[in-house]
Amino acid sequence: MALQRDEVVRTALRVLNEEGIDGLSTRRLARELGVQSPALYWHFKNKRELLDLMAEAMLAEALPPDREPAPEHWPEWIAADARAKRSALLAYRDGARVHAGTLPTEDELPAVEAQLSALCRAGLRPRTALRLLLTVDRYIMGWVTEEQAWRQDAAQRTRPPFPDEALRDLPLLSEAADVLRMTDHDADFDYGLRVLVEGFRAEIAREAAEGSA
Amino acid sequence: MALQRDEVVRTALRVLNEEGIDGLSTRRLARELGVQSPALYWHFKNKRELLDLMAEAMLAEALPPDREPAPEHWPEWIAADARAKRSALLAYRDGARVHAGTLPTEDELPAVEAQLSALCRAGLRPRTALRLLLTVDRYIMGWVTEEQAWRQDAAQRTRPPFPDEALRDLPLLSEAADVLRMTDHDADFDYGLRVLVEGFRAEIAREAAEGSA
DNA sequence: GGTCGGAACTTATCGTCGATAAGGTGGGCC
DNA sequence: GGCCCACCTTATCGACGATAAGTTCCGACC
Repeated sequence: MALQRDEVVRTALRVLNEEGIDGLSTRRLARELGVQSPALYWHFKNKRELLDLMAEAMLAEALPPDREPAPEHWPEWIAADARAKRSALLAYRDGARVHAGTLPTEDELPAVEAQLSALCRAGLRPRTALRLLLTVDRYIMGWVTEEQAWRQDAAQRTRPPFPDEALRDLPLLSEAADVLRMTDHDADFDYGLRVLVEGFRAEIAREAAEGSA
Repeated sequence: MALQRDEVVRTALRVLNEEGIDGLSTRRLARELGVQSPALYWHFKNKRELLDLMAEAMLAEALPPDREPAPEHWPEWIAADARAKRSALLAYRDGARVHAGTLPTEDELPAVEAQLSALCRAGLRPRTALRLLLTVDRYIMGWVTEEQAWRQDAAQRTRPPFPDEALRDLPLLSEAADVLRMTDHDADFDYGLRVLVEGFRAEIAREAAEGSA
């Protein structure tokens, strides 16, 4: 009844949610699996490899690799994929930090090519299409990283952040206080995402106009 | 001839550049200062506080707090500030990771209010203006985090990433190979940044049209 | 001029971490 | 019956952040 890599990864994700990334040690994980910690090094080269597999598993849940994006609706599925990726990262504590350490691998490339294909059929140039994907991705990572840091902090905070007294003499910040205090992450994320996609839509129109001029 | 907080922070930033964030230990830093490591805890509550001050110092170099942004040219200075912040983070190894852990403090608020003021005089609503600032900020953080991870990896990489063989049967990725391989970080960052700002410009026009309708 | 206090450090030590070395164990297979 | 190998154990390493308790030294004050 030996351990399976798969089981270790699943347990690691559970421990991640319970303890956070700083509490996820090899000893803690081993204890959870009823095993001594060096046993894990039979299954994984090192902790980095375990984290990589965890990141992969996290995203696989939300973004099945065999989607077939429709070219004509690219703004919609770009946004939908972005929301799905954010959700996937949010589903685990410190999900963004786990994912941030990973490097792109070559076996992700076919999925990217499929997305590029759809975008190009919609009229984008390959370079523009890839930049769009990368830009959105970085926005997501930056956003969720900040969001989870904020939540982690909120959990151990006694007083609310940026109380009204701190906003005295700052009328504009007062008016945007809910954005500042990030009371509605979903809406704020969506807003930036929408603006980003709209920006690309405009850029593409400009590009097409230039190309035909 | 006692240590000054300031000197410790400066030395810490130097060590950061030499060793990276994982090599920046209290012992290493203490050795560099000619002191025993517990001495540092006289000057800082813990390592987090040191990192916070390092992050602050990093950004202070590039973004003096007393700028007076011109309302009519908001797209320009938004972009200029973004580039300056990216440069500041890039100026130190793992700069983004150092900054990522920090939380916004109340004494940064007046500078934000000043930016909001300029943006609102340009016609934005306070909420939109703040969302613009936050969105750009997250894009920067996501971008530079990835960029520095990539560079760190590149330093210990023997073969080039995504060689031509890996791109066989992936014609679109081949055409965008330089973007994929991130050979020109500056241009790619600027592109996404410009699109983001253009998106906001469009959003604001839409908002204004709605408001007057 | 003596002494008193506190700033700024030291030494010693704690518990935890990722990781390696070397040895054990048990089941399948010739 | 014996061997091999997957899988695990025990023992141990060096490094980490952090704390406790003791030391030094300078400047203020009577």
